[in-house]
Amino acid sequence: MAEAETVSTEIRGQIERLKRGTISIVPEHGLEAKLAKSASTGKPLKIKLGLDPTAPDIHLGFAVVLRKLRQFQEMGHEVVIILGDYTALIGDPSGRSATRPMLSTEQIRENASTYIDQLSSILDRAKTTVRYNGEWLGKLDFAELVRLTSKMTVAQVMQREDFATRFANHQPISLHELLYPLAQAYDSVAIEADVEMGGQDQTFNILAGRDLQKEMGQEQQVAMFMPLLVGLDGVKKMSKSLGNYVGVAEAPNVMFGKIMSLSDEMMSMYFELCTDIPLDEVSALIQQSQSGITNPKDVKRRLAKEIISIYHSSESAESADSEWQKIHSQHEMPSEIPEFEMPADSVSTGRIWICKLLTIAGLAKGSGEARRLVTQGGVLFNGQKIIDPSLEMEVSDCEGSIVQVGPKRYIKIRTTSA
RNA sequence: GGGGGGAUACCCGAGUGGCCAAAGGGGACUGACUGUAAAUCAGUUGCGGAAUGCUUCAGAGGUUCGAAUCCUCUUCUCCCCA
Repeated sequence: MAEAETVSTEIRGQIERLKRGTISIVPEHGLEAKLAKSASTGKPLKIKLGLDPTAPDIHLGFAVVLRKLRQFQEMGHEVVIILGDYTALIGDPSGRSATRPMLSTEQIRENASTYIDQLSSILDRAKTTVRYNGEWLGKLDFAELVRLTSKMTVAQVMQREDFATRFANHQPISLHELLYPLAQAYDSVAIEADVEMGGQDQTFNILAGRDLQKEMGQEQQVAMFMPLLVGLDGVKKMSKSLGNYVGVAEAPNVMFGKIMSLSDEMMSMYFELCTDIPLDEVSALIQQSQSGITNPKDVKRRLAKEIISIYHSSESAESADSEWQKIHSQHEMPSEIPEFEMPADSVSTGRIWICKLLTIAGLAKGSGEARRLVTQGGVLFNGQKIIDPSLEMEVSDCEGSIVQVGPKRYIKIRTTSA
């Protein structure tokens, strides 16, 4: 009896930890049952995560789910990553307002290997199995596919908000897109998943997995939903294609700058989902910043440092912080500025037009844009504002000069070619 | 199979022969303000060493002094009927 109680206390602790940052677990007590089963049989749970091998840049939003998986691994469970090489042929329509382009097989293979590399930075590779769903989906023949499709109705699929919206707006939906949830559900059947993890946008697909497992006489998986991290713009979900993301592989200074640009209201969410700081400490920090006891900026610095420590080290977090202080509080130049080498033809001419310089240095798309930047007062040469868009400079005066465009883009000019 | 719509710049969307490089909104960029945050306000947002210059309105042809706008064909797509 005493033993059973300690187990359940342990499980309660695990549940508590796992629940942090989750939106919902379906069914609500399902996870408890699964954990208890695993504890009594000694068999690790299979935690499934399906991935579309599209853009292999892992960012903080995606890391929310991965970090949760990591917790399961720390509790001894097995993570099964399903790389959707077959479903990528479809392209997940979740949350999309348009059909996704299909990927070629070569692209998928290439993305997949990059993916596996990047995943290893968060997951425990020893407790991670990677499977391609082509393994089983590729073996389905037409008759089996038809039988599978008979398990789901059109009305069920059309419940999904994205499909419903597209349909209502008279936007095209291709038949193959309707197959996506079914294919993902079949993945759960194929690997006999115990838990499937996903973002909120995966609700339908993951629940479809439960339905299909039941249809096929399997024990149903527990669905665990994580919130979609809102991106830097504060409105849309973090995603690579929207450009509002912080990549986990990005340099500490870049990460720091991006996190500092978050609006204050987002801090709490980021603390909860992207760090391991205990929640009561988080609420204390947030309260202090709101009541004016602490400058919200300093709380945000703490957030940035915590996140950088996870993906780099606490030392690089500190140095990113001091670099930030140096540039933004003390208004000094960044310590590292990308260098731009003046092309040989300009060196020999001896003069260069400012707009041309900005264009070839990649600071403007064309001389039209460069002209605009100068006119609007966005261009500084060695800290001096340039106002004349027709200015020509002596190349010989440029060596080591610093050109700044807007608040954060700098280059240092080199005129000595090797 | 029959009938009727639609395709416009990064996105949404107005424009039905010249006043159209194309309204408006979103986004992005620059400036002001600030904690170089967010919010707000102002400006910019096809290319262009700038010009009565060049290239755009799904694609290809055509009518016209002149086409995003009219005609023909093609591609994609939505709706209704069967």
